[in-house]
Amino acid sequence: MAAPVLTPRADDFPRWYQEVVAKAELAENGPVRGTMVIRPYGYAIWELLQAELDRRIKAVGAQNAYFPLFIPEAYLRREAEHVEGFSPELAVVTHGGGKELEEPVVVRPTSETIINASIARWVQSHRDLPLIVNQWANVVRWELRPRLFLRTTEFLWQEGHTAHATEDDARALALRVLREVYEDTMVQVMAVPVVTGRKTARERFAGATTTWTCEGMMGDGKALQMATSHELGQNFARAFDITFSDETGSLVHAWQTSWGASTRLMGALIMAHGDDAGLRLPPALAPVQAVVLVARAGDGAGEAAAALARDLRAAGVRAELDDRTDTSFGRRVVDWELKGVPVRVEVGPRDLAAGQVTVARRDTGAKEAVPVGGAVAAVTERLAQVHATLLGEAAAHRDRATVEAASLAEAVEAAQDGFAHLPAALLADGGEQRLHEAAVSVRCLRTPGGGLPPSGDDLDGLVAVVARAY
RNA sequence: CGGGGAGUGGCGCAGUGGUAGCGCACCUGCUUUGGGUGCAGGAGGUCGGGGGUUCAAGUCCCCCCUCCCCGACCA
Repeated sequence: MAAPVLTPRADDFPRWYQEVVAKAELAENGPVRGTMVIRPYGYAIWELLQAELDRRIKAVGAQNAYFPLFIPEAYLRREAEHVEGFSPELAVVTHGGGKELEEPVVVRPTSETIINASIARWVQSHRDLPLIVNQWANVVRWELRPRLFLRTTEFLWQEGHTAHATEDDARALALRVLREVYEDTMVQVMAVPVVTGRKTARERFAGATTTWTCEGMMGDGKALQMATSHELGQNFARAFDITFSDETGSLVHAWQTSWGASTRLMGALIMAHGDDAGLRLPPALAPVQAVVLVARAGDGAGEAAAALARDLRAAGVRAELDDRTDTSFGRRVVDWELKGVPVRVEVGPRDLAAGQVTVARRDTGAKEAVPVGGAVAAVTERLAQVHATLLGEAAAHRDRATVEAASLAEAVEAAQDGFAHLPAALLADGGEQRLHEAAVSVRCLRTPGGGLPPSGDDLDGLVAVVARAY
């Protein structure tokens, strides 16, 4: 056995993460601090994830649109909490065309303001509602401590923005997106179980009345906020004068939501499933679902492998042929393992002589000999199992690393390597601040049964999920 | 912004005043190929920038720049 390919996850998790990102050729740093080059393999994963999210976003009634990158600084200032929340991380353009601008423009950190300026024009009547738009875009939030995918100054995301006639309609949509877009994608596509709940006032989006979140547990027990869905009340409607005539003819402000998920999800994928050999991708997000490896040239191995790759593609599998027999077998195996390819088929003279091929699973590491004629079926069968295995492992890990805490001190202790459930009443009177000082935060609030609490700020009878977070 | 480090080949690093090196990666050839093969040869450097000391500076002194790590905010 040769030297380890990666720093073992248990030895130094952050270092392991960086090495996976580099060696699986997912991304690298850009020349400006905090910027990120997403490499072709990483981008291919993102495109698959994007397609899954986009389909679900449209299924809740959204239409895609595009709004400008540059926002007048004055727009940000219209909503007091919003500008206060985002000011520290704004990139501001002061010069254009060789001259100083009369009014500086902000590079969008999020698009509530500029989109709502349009929505104000588009919405006149209750018949125009609900209005549901989504955009895929890059946004910029100046980051002091960047980490590839998890926290970069520029990142890619989708942001949905809606206007409704009533508070109930807005709330229902915010929650529908949380469940049917985000949670469903995370569980069914990414194979990452999530904890859903309401953010505390402290963690709430700047300008929102209620923020809902999906929180995942990573391999080191830390939490990652994977998506948020906000009820905006009438805050932005008042700031941007979004009014409509209701059925009775009176002019009233619309109720709104916004919601987003970003390239940070790539980080979740890596940290939730990766192991000491590298990435482990769920089949739905694997650019290459099965690689057919010519183990060793000769005796028709190349031809048999090429034929199998063709058959797999015909069967709807994203399959690739690796016939680089001038590179050693071991190196190629290591490369595909780093990249997280779910199923590997090894074809060599020795296999063929026995009328078989070797099928290896990335998730369990299991290797089996199967007859040549049954290879396609064997691969599709295993692909169907990988997702459930990854999801099951992640859920088991989360459950093992989640404990019930009866005091702030117990919660801090438990949050060192997992999640703690804490009676939310203990957050009052500076309790949440004390958690914060111990580098621990409230990820979300839930009912004792794990359900979603009502909107608003009430803590009564709720359970706080507490953890260290990315 | 406060504290602590580091800038030497693509990446990671060594080099206490005297001919700029090592590992990985890269190129060529042979060898090997069923879990990161081995051997031989080769290409690649304004040692962050400027100034100073010295016969001689990657190394010592001064100034500047940049980056990284730890603390307060964040999808």
